[in-house]
Amino acid sequence: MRLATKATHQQTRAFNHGLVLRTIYDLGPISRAEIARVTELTRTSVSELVGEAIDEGLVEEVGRGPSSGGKAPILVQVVEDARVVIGLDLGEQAFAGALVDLRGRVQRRIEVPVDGRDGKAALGAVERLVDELVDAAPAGRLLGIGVGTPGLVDTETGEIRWAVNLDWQDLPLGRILAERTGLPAFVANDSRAAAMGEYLFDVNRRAPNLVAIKIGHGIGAGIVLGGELFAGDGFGAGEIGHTSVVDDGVECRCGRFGCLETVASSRAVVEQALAEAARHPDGDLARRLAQNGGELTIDDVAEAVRAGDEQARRIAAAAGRWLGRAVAALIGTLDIRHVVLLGNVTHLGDPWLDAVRDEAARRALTLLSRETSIEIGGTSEDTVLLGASALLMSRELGLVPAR
Amino acid sequence: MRLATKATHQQTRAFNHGLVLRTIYDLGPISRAEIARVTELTRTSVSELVGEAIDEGLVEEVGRGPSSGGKAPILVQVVEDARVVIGLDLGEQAFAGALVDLRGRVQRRIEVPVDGRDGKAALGAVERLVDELVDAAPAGRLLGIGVGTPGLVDTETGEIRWAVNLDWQDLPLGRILAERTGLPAFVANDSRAAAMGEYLFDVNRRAPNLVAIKIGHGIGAGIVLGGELFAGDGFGAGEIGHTSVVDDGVECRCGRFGCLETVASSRAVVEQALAEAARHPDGDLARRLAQNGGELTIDDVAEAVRAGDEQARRIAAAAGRWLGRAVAALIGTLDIRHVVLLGNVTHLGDPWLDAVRDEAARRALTLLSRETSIEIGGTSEDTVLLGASALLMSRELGLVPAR
DNA sequence: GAAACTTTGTCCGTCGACTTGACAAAGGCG
DNA sequence: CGCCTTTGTCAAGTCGACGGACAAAGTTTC
Repeated sequence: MRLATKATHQQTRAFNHGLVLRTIYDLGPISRAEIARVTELTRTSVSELVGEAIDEGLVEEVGRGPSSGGKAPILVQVVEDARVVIGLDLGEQAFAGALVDLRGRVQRRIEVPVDGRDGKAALGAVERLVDELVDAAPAGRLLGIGVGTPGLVDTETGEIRWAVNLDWQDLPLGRILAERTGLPAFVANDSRAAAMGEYLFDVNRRAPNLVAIKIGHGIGAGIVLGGELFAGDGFGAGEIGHTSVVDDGVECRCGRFGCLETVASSRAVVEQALAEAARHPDGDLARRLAQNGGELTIDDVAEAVRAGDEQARRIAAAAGRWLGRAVAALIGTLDIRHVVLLGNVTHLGDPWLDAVRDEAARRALTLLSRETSIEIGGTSEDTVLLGASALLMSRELGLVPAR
Repeated sequence: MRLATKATHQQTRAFNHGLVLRTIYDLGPISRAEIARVTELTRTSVSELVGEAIDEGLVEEVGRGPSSGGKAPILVQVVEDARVVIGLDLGEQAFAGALVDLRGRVQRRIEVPVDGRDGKAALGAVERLVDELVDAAPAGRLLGIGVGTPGLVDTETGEIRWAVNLDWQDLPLGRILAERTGLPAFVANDSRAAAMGEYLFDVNRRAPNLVAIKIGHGIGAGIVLGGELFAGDGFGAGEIGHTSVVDDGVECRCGRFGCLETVASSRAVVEQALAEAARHPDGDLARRLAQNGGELTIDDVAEAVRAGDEQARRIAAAAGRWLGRAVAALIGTLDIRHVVLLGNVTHLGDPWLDAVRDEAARRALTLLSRETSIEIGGTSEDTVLLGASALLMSRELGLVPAR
């Protein structure tokens, strides 16, 4: 429980409420007595808190468990569709929105292409998306709206400071959506939202600290510390895409030279592949280029890698090594043992992942990198959308970080 | 307030106690009514908490302040010598220990050279140092022992995992000192301790997040997030000295190649200076080398820089630029607006600092680095020792992070 | 200079929330 | 079948923040 100022009884209560909820969420079906043991609260307090959660409809009793020499426990469980959340992913190519239940399962999904819309037009598309999902949601069970968007976002006010592609600047999206729907809204940077999704919905990976790096068009990391998203002083924590890594690098869209994005993003990989195709007109990449009518996507390159094309493999490995450098810096700085990789560049598969791991291990202090796991995370298209939902759920239900 | 498990009334109380104490510490002399306004606690609660602090001898009434149209307020203030802390700095060349009061003022200081001692002998020296300081401390006012040491430290158990120079491995120093003296003891890595010292004792710089980088023999950063030291999953957060930055670098004492330490530490600077002296036997550096009987220290180089020697200046700037790279990575990763530089390499002065700033600005996303301040911090020899004291005080008195 | 108004600090009663202890219900075990 | 355990609940106790009232000690106004 992080407090701005004073501590009160209400906060204590809210914290314990969240703690019990989280315990049921993680360990359920579970008995009240067991919750008391795990949380170290008394059985009395747990009973009261569980009762409250049942009244709210969040939890239900589901029969009795086996006895262990005494009265058989009454098991309680989270009602998975007790609430739904609207999760939005304002991607660079398309806006996706969905109704998500408490387990992070997508109930209904809508996607609209961006088609170059920006400014007011883009905002209008978001509003229509939200309206449609609000209408589709079961009455009275809608908990709120979580939004993941590229760019710099003030998560406290829900204001988008700066989103290049959509040409949004100082747009109070959180307030706009909250006023339109009467629901709480939470806006976060897409990489950070995805990180929180990995943290909340992946039951196996419940370490208190986690870094999720999303490598797609851009590169950004979400840093979860002690179960909470770390924002930094200016909501820019994790913006690693624009630290320069190449000494005499090419110009980046940010205006500077040699940024990580210029060598490790999907755009960079595709450009490398195009150059390679031009150099070897009879190669696999050139063949795919011709097939696709002069266009190549990251997934074309990924397929070439899987098909065993040596050039594609080299390109993937090179991109992976650049990323590995950044991962090494992260590990060295924060000593976080769990690194999750997200975004479409992960489709490049093992040659790429191995390069990331190898380079990270070689560049970070052995003692640290030895115990660090670097894995590819949720590969679904919904990572950001789910993460945004996770953030809203975590905030509205007061789900408390485990351990 | 970060909680492992449940929240209780006692924690609420402890938190508010610390909050009041911290408010008096920062804003004192201050009236109870003013504390109530700042903390948003009621006057009643504040009165009780202040009364408690007075009973503990931590706070005293110091006359009345000016009236603002009503009864003149009774001002209270922290009794600066109400408690003393033993702060230890187990440096690579010498062990320093001191009694430190609540304002971070050194009351009595002892220093013993290490003289190559390690293992048990070094531990013995530490114990003698502590014994002497315990005897010198005013009876009943000793709050505990804070230790800053190089190496990897488990701050939770007070166990030193690995300290190369002293040849300590898995040494439970915290427990040893606690049992020997009956006092609470807290052990932390030296850079991290120094960071906490900068945070706690520098009244002007009270942002919630701060990074302090200590550049001496080794290079390490302490990361303060939300007023608390961030340790990472394996107590290695901030170990940036051994991330490799040079592609075809020289071998580092850690066994790998091109680490930051090989180009930006005091050792690296001195080596560069020696090479320069050999190259230009009639230069300023060579002259100083001869004067000192074949030895050069970082301070000799610093003096050469101040004297305007162009070669020394170039060496300083080069070292600064390498560090600037690391700072850029830090800012990009964490978006922390306050960076403090500590350690004897800071003696190189403006040419070095300018290089750090310039390189950091050029390599980090403009939007972030623009508002970041990079300053040289407490230049006294006691930074680590004071920081270790700060950590213990912060923990034992429950001093709560401001804002 | 007295009355009216402010501000401060404390006292007392209230209330919210966790804890303790007791107890009935419900099961296993000898 | 009786004894022991475990579970869940109830009533009483306690801790600690809150709110209102009030005296003390100022300032401002007339």
